[in-house]
Formats: sequence, C-alpha cells, structure tokens
Amino acid sequence: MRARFTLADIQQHALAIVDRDGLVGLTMRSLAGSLQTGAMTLYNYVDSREALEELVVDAVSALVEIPEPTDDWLADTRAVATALWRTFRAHPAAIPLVLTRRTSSRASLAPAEALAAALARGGLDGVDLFVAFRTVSAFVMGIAQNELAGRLSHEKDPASAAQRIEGLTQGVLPTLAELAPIGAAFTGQEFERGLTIILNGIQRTPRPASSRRTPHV
Amino acid sequence: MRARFTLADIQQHALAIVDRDGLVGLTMRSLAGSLQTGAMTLYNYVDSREALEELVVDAVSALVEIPEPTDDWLADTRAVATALWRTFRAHPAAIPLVLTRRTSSRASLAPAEALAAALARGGLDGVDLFVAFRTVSAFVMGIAQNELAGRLSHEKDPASAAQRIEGLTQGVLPTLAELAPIGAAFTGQEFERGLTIILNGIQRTPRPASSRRTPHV
DNA sequence: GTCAGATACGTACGCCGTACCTAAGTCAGG
DNA sequence: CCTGACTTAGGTACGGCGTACGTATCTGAC
Repeated sequence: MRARFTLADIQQHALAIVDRDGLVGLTMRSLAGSLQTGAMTLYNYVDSREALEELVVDAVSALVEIPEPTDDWLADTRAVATALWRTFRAHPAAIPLVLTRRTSSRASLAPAEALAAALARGGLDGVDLFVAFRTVSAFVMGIAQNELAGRLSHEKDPASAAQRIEGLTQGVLPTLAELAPIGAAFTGQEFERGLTIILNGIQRTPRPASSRRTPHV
Repeated sequence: MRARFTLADIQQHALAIVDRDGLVGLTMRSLAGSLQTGAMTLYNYVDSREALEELVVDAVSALVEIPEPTDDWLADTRAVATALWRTFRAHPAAIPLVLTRRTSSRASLAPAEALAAALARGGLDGVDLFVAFRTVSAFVMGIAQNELAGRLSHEKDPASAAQRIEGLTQGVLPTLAELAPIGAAFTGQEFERGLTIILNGIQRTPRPASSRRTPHV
C-alpha cells in the first residue's frame, strides 16, 4: 500500500488539535479522526504517543522564524529570543511539551544554534558562552511558561489570578499584593525588559579568572 | 466515620511516589495503595486528580527553606533563588507540575513573596520590581526544567545527550557542537553564574523614563 | 502473473479517572 | 443508652486512553 500520509501531515493536524483543544484534546483517536483514519494507522508513522509529542515539538520548533545574522550580535540575540517568544505565544498549549521533551532533532536545535551563534559573535566562548546561552534560553522558557501556559487553566475571569492573589494576600504577602495589580496592568513588555536585563548582565559580568581566554566586549 | 488521613499524609505519600516512580507513577490507585486504602476513598479528601497534583505542588513549595532576610538584598535574592533551586533539585520529577500549575496557595506563594521582598529591599518598586521579579523567577523555572527535568527521560548513558547532539551536529550546528562537551563537563555551576548575570543586569539596567519613581541603587 | 513487503485498520486488553452507591463508624439530643 | 443524622470508607462499573496483535489490502519487481 502506498503511504496515505506524510509525517508533515501528522505534525500539522496534531498541532492544530493542540492549538484548538489543548494538550488533553490530542489523543491517538482524535488525531486519527482528524486524518479520517483509524487510530492504529498512526502507528505506521509514529512509534508511540510519546514519539507523537516529540513530533509536535518539532513542528513548533520549525515555525520559529530564525532571523538572518547581522553585524550586531546584541540585536541578533534579541531577535532570536524574540522569535522563540513569538512562536510560543502563537502556540501556548504546546509549551509544556516543548519544555519537557528533549528532542535533539534538527528542527528543535536550529533555534538553539542561532542563539548560541549570536552570543558567540559577541565574543563569548567556552564556559562563558555556555552560561550565557543557558541563561537566555532558561529565561525564554521560563517566562513562556509563566506568562502563556498559565492562562490555559484559568477559569474565565481574565484578571482572576490577580484577584485571587489579592484575596489570599491581605497583610501576609505584602510585596506580592503590591505587585499583583501592576502585573495585571503591565502584560506584554516583561519579556522585552527582562531580556534587556539579561543582555546587560551578560555584557557587564566579568568572567571569573578560571574561564578567561580571550578578551570580550 | 473518623477521617483516616490528613491532607498532609496524602501530600507526603503522593510526593514520595512522584520521587520514586515519576509523574506517570502517580495514579489514584497507586496513591491509594500506598495509603492502604481504595482509590475512591481519596475523593473524600481531594476533588480530582487535578486537585491532587496541586497538592503535590503545594508540598514541594512547602519544602523550600526560605532564608531570613538580612541587610544585604543581593545576598537575600540569591539565597531565595538558591533555595528554590535546591528544592527543585531534590524533587526533579515534580518540576513539570510546579511549572504548569497556578496554585495560588499560601505555601506556593511564600517563596515568591520572599523573592519579591528581597528585590524590593534593593530599592526596586512598581514596574521595575515586577520585571526583575519575573526575570529571576523565569530563569529559576527555566533552568530547573532544562537541567533537571530533562534527565528523567534519558536512556541510560549519562552523557548521551552531548553525544547525540554531536552526532546530529557535524558541521551543521557548529556552535552547539562546540558547546556540547563544555556543557557536559560543566554541570552544576550554570545556575549560580546565570543568576550572577541576571543580578548584575538588574543592578545595571537603567529604568526607562516612564517607570522612574525613586532613584535606586 | 505472482509474490514479498509495506500499509491500513479492526478487535481487544489493561489501566486510567471517576460517577454512583452502600455499608460502616461517629456523635448529639433525648 | 438509644437513635437518627451525618461523615467517611471503599466497592462496582463505565467510558476513554494507549497500544499489542492479527488480518486484509494494496503496490512494485521480476
């Protein structure tokens, strides 16, 4: 028999289901239904549910629009991080998958390579490059999780989180009480400004003597 | 009938199962077995599987050893972040839960309050405080996920990740190829050094005019 | 034309979360 | 010391999940 589907078909339908119905909506049967076939047919393309999820991670990673390098490594680093952030924003339900799986496929490593390369163009290498790379990517992952994936399980009230915190907060958690309304009013710029903090930190953190090799910017 | 269990009993057994068998090992039946009772009995204490998971998040959050404030806000911020990191390291299998749920319980907000309070003691307030808080916590969450939760699904080979990447990497991902062996040899300090980068960035990032209220350190 | 290999997909099993129900233990008011 | 209202224990059962297994069907090489 000729193969009816391609992996790309499966990725596309699976991601569409995740976007529409969330992670719980993606089951072998629901995906099979979307492809108008039987659940077991999928096992001709995919080893397991687990492998299917890696395929979704790949599909999401492939959507990251990696920018062309310029001669400004700072702007490039920003651009790669922002491209990741935009993709996460477009597919928030898939974030837990992206954060959890270690695919090591080409598609999922390409954004990491672009990020590391941009930082390397800034003069970082060795352990310093590694640390900077890890820091930026941890920030992007973490804030995606906090900002985007959190909203999925919300009840209905858009600002209910802030209100719930305020309710719990009376006097016991004074700093959070101050922060909650600010956060509610401020959505959207924290990624950009947090990234600025990190990039400034990368530029202005002296390297320990043990890891110094070449002078950097 | 007298209640046989307390919520604390349930939290403790559930967390023990997660630590031993991973998230997939935690089912209503396995937890009931651990408590020597029937699965349905748990529903007298917990509304649903979802609520049970929030209880686990609470249990993990309660284990964070929040340090006493000193007069050094930088050291305090470091100490809170490190306490979170230590807790995550002790319970890596629970990290996806902690990152995914938005509990808003007292226990889970206490570390956040301590972190925000330490940053506030550094002179930050308003939007700047919010951004700094989000940046640090996103970093902690992100690096916990990357460093710790990733290992769970590894095959057996301890350094297999680096090798797999190197295999895929031949010429196509040169920067990652350079980074992979460094990362493998360097485990353990990236949290500390990444945090340094961020704290330096917080101190040395000028606030935009729009959010300037009081001069800060 | 035939046959080997790939592909489609139905059936069925064990495990999951949990709705529903009944039995058993607890305790207050008489 | 009853008794009845209430709380908790926990069994049964159902639908949905991932998927092992088997079989039917199509395709291309010779």
